[in-house]
Amino acid sequence: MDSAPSTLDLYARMNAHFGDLGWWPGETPFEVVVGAILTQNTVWTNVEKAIANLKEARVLTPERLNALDEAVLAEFIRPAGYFRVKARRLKEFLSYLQAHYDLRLEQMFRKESGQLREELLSVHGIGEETADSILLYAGNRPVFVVDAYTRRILKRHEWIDGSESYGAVRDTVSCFLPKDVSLFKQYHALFVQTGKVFCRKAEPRCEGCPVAGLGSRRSVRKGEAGRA
DNA sequence: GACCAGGCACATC
DNA sequence: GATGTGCATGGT
Repeated sequence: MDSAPSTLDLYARMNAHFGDLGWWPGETPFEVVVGAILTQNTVWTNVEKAIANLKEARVLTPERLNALDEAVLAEFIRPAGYFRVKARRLKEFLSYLQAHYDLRLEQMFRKESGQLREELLSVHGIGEETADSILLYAGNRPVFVVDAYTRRILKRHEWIDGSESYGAVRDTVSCFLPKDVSLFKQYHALFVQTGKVFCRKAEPRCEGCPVAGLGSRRSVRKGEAGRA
């Protein structure tokens, strides 16, 4: 009998501790997409300032952002850091959205998940995490988002060794989970919240961490790996 | 003042 | 394929 903890046990621990986190903050799917790009390697509070600037200027729509000069856009999003890089990335996404879907996000989300993921990954500035964040939180697709906190927590508690690819980590967590959009949203949010509170890089205080004491999953990973 | 944050692309080996 | 680097603001 296998007594190793499952990814549902892991979810249950964190969920019991934090409750429903209600991710992702964003009033529209487009705002979620913009937030997904702006939050790259950046704390959310800084992203909020940038999004507030865009809202105040009334340019947070695909049409208006697409029409906006890149240098002007960069100034609006300055608080989010890497503002020149991110202005370029937003413009790259908008060029793609215009070329393929006439700037209509709802058209984009009619695409099948796998195909859409490949398309998003072909956009300069959109990597795996950003693509999956867009699919999950803006497109309501049941894909699991792996981020730095996910990796750090799983590594610290020896569920992974840290060298795994993005896809391998994603499958380790999600291959036995029901394909439930709300579950995937909450699971990712729980990883981030747990990471912020208990698994900071410089301050590894795991005391009270809902994941601590659950045990390692590494011994059974090989058995799971074949499936995904 | 150092370190870190809800990445990604690119250069180099 | 693995590793290092640039991009930049704002909180701790």
